Order: sequence, then C-alpha cells, then structure tokens
Amino acid sequence: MSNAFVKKMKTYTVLTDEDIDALDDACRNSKVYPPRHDLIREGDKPGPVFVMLTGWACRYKMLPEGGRQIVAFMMPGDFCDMHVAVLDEMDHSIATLTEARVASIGRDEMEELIALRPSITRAFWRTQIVDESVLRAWIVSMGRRNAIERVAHLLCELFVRATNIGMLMESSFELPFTQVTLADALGLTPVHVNRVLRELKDQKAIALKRGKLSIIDTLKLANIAGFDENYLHRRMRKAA
Amino acid sequence: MSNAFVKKMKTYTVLTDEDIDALDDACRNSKVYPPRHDLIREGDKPGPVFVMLTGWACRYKMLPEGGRQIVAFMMPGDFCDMHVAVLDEMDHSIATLTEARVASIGRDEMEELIALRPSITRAFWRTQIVDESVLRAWIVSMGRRNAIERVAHLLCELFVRATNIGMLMESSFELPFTQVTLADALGLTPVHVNRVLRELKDQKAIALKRGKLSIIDTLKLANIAGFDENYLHRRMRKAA
DNA sequence: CGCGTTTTTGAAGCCCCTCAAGTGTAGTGG
DNA sequence: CCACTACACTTGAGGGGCTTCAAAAACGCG
Repeated sequence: MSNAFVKKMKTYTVLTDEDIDALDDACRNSKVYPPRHDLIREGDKPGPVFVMLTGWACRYKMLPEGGRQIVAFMMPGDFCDMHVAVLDEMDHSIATLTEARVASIGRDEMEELIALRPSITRAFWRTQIVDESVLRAWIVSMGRRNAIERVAHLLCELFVRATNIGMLMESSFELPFTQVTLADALGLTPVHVNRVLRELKDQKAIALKRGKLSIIDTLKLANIAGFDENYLHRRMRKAA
Repeated sequence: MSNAFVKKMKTYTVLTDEDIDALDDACRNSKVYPPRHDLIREGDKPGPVFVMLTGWACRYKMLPEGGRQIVAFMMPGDFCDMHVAVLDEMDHSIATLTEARVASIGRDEMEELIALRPSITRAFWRTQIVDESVLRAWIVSMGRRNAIERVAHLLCELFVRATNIGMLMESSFELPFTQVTLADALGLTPVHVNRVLRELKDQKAIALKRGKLSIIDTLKLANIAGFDENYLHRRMRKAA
C-alpha cells in the first residue's frame, strides 16, 4: 500500500520496485499540519519540496487591498516545483485548507532522485507540464467563462484529478472547501458561488453537502463547463 | 552583437563566451513567419523548441463557441517549455502576432545543451519558473482586478519584460497589438479595452498610437495596476 | 445549549457586455 | 490625386451578470 505520491507518479510513468522504494523513502520525513497553516509564504526563500500525502492545500497570492486569489489546489500526490530553489524568493504562498500530512524532501535528496532515476525524472517533468496546463486552463476559465461554467469546470477538474489518485467512491469524493475558498479560487464572491452551486444542484448535475461532492450527471456537468474531457486525460497515458 | 535569446539568458545567469557561442549556434536554424501564423496547434505532437528572435507571438486556447483566450505573450528571447516533448500533444497553440523571426532548436540539440552546460540549464530553469509566475499573476488579474487595473497590469508586465531585453527607447517600445488581441488576453471585450485605454490616456499614464506604447507616468500606472515592482525584478538578479 | 462559522436569501446598483453605427487609417487601383 | 476597400478604432445606448450590503437561517462543536 503505497502513498498518494507514489500512486500519482505511477499514473505518469512506469516505475520499478526500486523507484517506488526510493519515492517512498523520500517521503519518510512527513508531518501533519492543521487547516489554514502556511507551509511557505510569498517572499520566503524557497526551502524543501513539499509533497501532499493527505488533505488539501492551495497556492495563493494576496492583493494589497486584502483580497486573496487562489491559483491552484493541491491534493494528495501533488508537490511543488522542483526548480523553485533557483529563485531568491517565492512569488506565492502555499497553505493547507484542511488538516494535511505533508512530506518535506530536501533539495539535495531531490536532486539525487533526479540524477539517479530517469523514470522518476520523466514523471516529474510530466507533472510540471500538467500543472502548467492547469494554470492555462484556469486563465481560460477566468477570461471566457461565466460563473456557472467556471464553477462546473473547476468541479470537473477536481473530479478528474480525484479519480486519477483513487479518491473516488461511487462518483463522490471528499471536497471540504468552504464557499469562500471556492470564491477565492474562481474570482467570484462567496454569495454568487452559493447561488451557482444551488443552480447546479437544482439541475441535478451535482450534490454537495457535508464536504462531500457527488457528481450526479457527469455529462451534464462537462457540457455546462465546456470541459475538454481529454485535456487532463491525454496526459495520463503512460510512457514506457 | 548577440541575439535576443542570448541577451535574455544573460539576465538570468552568468554565461561564458563558450555558453554564448553555444546558444548563438543553437539559433542558427531560424525563419521569418508572417503575422497570424500558427507555429504549432493544440493537439499537435510537440516538435522542436521555438525561440523568438524578433517580433511578437502568443500562446492561446480556443473555446468551443469560437472565443479565443490568450494565455501568454512571447517577445524576443522567449521560448517554449523544454519538456513539452514528454507529452503526446500540445494543450495550447502558439501563433505569431506580428512578422517574427523564430528559431527552431531540435529536441536532441536542446538536451545536449542541457547536459553539457550547467549555466544554461540553470537559466532555462529560471525562465520556466518565471513563466509560471507570470501565469499565476495573470490568474490574479483575471480573478481580482477590474478592467482598468487589468489593462494597467498587463502593460506594466510588458514594460518590465521589454526593459529587460533592451527593447526600450525613452520609456517607449513597439507594441503592435490590436485592441482585439489585448481583449483576447485580458478576458474583456474590444469595446471595453478601447474605453479603458482612453481612460489611461486621459489620466496621462500612457500614450499609445501607431503600435508604439509610451509609459508617461510609471508610478501612476503601477499604482492603478497594483503592480508589485518586485514581482519580476526579484527574479532578475543574477546567480553566480 | 450557546457561540462562531458557514450558508442562504433578498434588494439595489454598477461594471462590463451586447448591439449598432460611425470615424479614422492604410493600402490599392483608377 | 481621389475612389474604393478592408480593417481597426471610437462612441453611444441599453441590458444583464455579478457585486455589494445586510440580515437571517443552518451548521458544527465545545
């Protein structure tokens, strides 16, 4: 029973038992953090690479006036860029959203992994490219989709990502975000997020209560979102 | 007199004469493309790495309904990700906006550069991280800034980037975008971009005509934008 | 139960969009 | 030198999607 990190890497490339052991071992140094805990803050000097093992986190930026914009969600298996260390300081913050177990991998150990294990390196590249792809998809959402499409698109994205790491139980998964959190990610107000979620529930596309999201009608949700089913799938094919 | 690519790499790291020659040589295979020419399209298999030598280009995604969202501008010195080749297909398209000279570097040659020249590798990492940082900044703009702030922020970004590669002449540089192009990047309508540009002109923050942008009042523009002067600068410090 | 947080609902208003027409500005050919 | 065309820019009027402000209801937890 390997951890979420290993599970995710396996979806990106073929790993030998030794690779798996190496990844497992790299996560030996993990810790549980409470909700709303900043792992690293904008302006800080980049430290170790963080790997999510359980729980949710997000990358975000604060605005001078006090607003917050979330720029990415992190779920089990996700980790932050390998190369941030070449920068003097972080351009954004990372915080837990729920209680979360997070592993810290030292820079040197990370570089050893990369140097010695080509399959792992390749999987790292893939995750980096996919993460970038998600950033671009968010820009498209913010720029060209209205509120209901935007919410639907985010839920589709999270649904696919949850599926990929085996978080899914009968079209449902734990999504313990407040509506304020969703609003911070979507560039909307919490009030409007509330109304849009109601609309999606009324249309019987989703059900959402007690932090558990159920996708009732996948096709309907994807249609509303204008979600390209392939956009994350395509990148899921394994490379030899 | 080195090309824009070399000039940009120099702002990221210290390069030996040999490094510079290697970069110069890598760009030997270049070609001039007309405006609105797709260099690569969403769905295509990734090919060589493109390097902008002159002119402007953009990354963009099309929506089912026909809308276009530009997700990044590329100016001389910019190039596309080193690692896209690990993907089966592009998640976005790249097109010239003006006539542009673009070099194509083969995958094998790229990997040779990376394998043999640590300084160049490091500079590549930095550009990658900075590009990602810009993506995040765009998300913040789209999510939390109104139209005038958003336009101002984009102009600030382009101003800083133009400065870094020496495109600046007395606070002015060539920015031959149509207002439709700006709208496609900002998630606004061309009509509204027009009104906002007028407002910025009326406030004597900028002047813009015949494809030439002049920043009249840097501070005023940055204030309107809520532009963090450090956000790109910080990454500009050279590493030994 | 009592308290803080989150969700829900309502009413009013503004920012930006939509639609539509008119005004440059280049480039072409007579 | 002026028609003619194509394209980009400009301006106006009206409407709608989302915000803002405010308060009540529901939830979760000691």
